[in-house]
Amino acid sequence: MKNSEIVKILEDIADLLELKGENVFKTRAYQKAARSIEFLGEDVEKLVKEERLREIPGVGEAIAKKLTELINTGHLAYYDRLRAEFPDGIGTLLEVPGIGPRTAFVIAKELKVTTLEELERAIEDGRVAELPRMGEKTAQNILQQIKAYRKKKSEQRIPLGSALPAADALLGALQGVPGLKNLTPAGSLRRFRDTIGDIDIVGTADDPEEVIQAFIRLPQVREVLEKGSTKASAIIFNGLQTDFRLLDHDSFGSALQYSTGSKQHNIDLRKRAERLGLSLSEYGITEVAAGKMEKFASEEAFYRRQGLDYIPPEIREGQREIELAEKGLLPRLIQLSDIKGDLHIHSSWSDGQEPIEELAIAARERGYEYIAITDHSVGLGIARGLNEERLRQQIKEIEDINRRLTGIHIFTGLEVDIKANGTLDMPDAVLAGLDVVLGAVHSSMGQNEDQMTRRIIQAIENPHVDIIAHPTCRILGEREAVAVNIEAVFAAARAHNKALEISAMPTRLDLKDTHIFRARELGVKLVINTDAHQRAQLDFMRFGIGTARRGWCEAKDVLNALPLEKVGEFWLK
DNA sequence: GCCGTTTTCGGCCCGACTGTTTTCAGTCG
Repeated sequence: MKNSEIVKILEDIADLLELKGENVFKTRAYQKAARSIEFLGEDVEKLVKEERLREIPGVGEAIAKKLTELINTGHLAYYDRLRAEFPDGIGTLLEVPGIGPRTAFVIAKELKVTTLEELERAIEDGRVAELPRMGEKTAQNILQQIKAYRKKKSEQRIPLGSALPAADALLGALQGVPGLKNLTPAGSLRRFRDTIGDIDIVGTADDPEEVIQAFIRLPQVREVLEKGSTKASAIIFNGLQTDFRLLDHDSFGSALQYSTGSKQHNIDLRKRAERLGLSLSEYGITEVAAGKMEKFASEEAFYRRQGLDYIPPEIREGQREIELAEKGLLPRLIQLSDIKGDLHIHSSWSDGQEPIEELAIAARERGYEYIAITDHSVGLGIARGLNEERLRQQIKEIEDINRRLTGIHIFTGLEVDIKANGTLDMPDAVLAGLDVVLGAVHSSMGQNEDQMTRRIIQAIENPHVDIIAHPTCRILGEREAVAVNIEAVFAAARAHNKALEISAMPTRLDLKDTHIFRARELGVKLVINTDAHQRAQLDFMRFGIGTARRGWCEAKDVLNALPLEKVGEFWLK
């Protein structure tokens, strides 16, 4: 059983317990266990066999026993019993924003309503408004939320690369509002999660209420969901929900920290603070005994007051970051300035848009020491892939450019297609003449896990392949990752000393954060490439850096953080 | 249900907004 299936079951249990009105801390325990497993580098199945379940944070005696039953029998009696207590479909009520466990339970119990369609009818004929603590206004709000939910369901979370420009547009529109300062995207956007559910923006203001008014009047705002004196939520032009929060200037440090999350990180932080006699909020830190609040202009100062090193936003996910910050043992995460080159770039020789020399100059402008030109192989006809003859011509052109261009070195290369049977789309003798060879899957993506795993490992075993590009082939919001035993791929890459790519292309971000974390743990070499098809796309690098940081990557883990003199040793080995 | 530099039992993050209430429950992040 896959970890993701286990996570789903634990989350379901938490939902059902909520519906029952169980102790909220019990439901939270299941949620916490689910989240731990979601971020786990290893298979739960393996941990069951080795009797190491209790090492998972948030898994105690009871949940460990349930997981063991689930893995060994494929079923969980407790889960089945729980489900039997509620009509099927009541879970969908819970998914509507504004309907929590209390409301869902009352609606299902009193009105015998369990689907969105039935709920809509019950609202329209006035039955919902008559329930205790409900009213006509609440009922109508729920009706609105159902509509929004249906719409959102079809749009889902959107890729980071689409959300960031939308946030930039809002920030731009708010520039120049009098008395507004420190305007910053926060939330999952600032943590560089691969997809974004809503945009969080935080700022500080002389008069927050006035700025809130300015915000809800922006042309980019389509619909205002709620609005108070320090906070507003709205649906913006692209359908994304945006939460905007304002505080006093001198609370910016705590406000930004609070708004950045993650939720679990903040909970962990506040629990720890409580043990120190401190109470944290977006306004600052209160010494509980003295009842005195201190404010912080920067996040650094906010963390320091708690005896913690600064924790970068990308790793604020409720893992071990607080414990390590306390001991001064956080890694020094890789940053953009560590990157010395880009080893996956397409030119106009295949489906790129610009000639090699222009790409090289653009890379030099970004401070790089080298790039690799890695156009497609012939098998990708649609991308004007190169055959042997054109590849030879291209190599000659690169040699010419290298002779006359200073300050940047161009490596020859190829993004060679890994065919369905695992062989490569170019003879070994030709690959041997190249500096960098990327192997990549572009076809037959529906293969089963065994076939796909063997296919990729066969490419890793080819002595001329240096890097596997976008290893799981996912396209965010469009195409799921291929079925592949990623642990086996990591093991092969480690054994043959091959690098796995972190594709910085914002629609890919592949490997993803949790894979990166695991690969790095196993000592697999990583490389952050943009897969740029035009100059401007060299700037995608920041998405790759953010993703690598989420996987706790340091410069030493990353091939293209090596200077020109060193990087070539990797493929000459 | 989990967990432990004051605890193996008694706690479990903190505050904004809304709508329904006569002081607060429910929901969200």
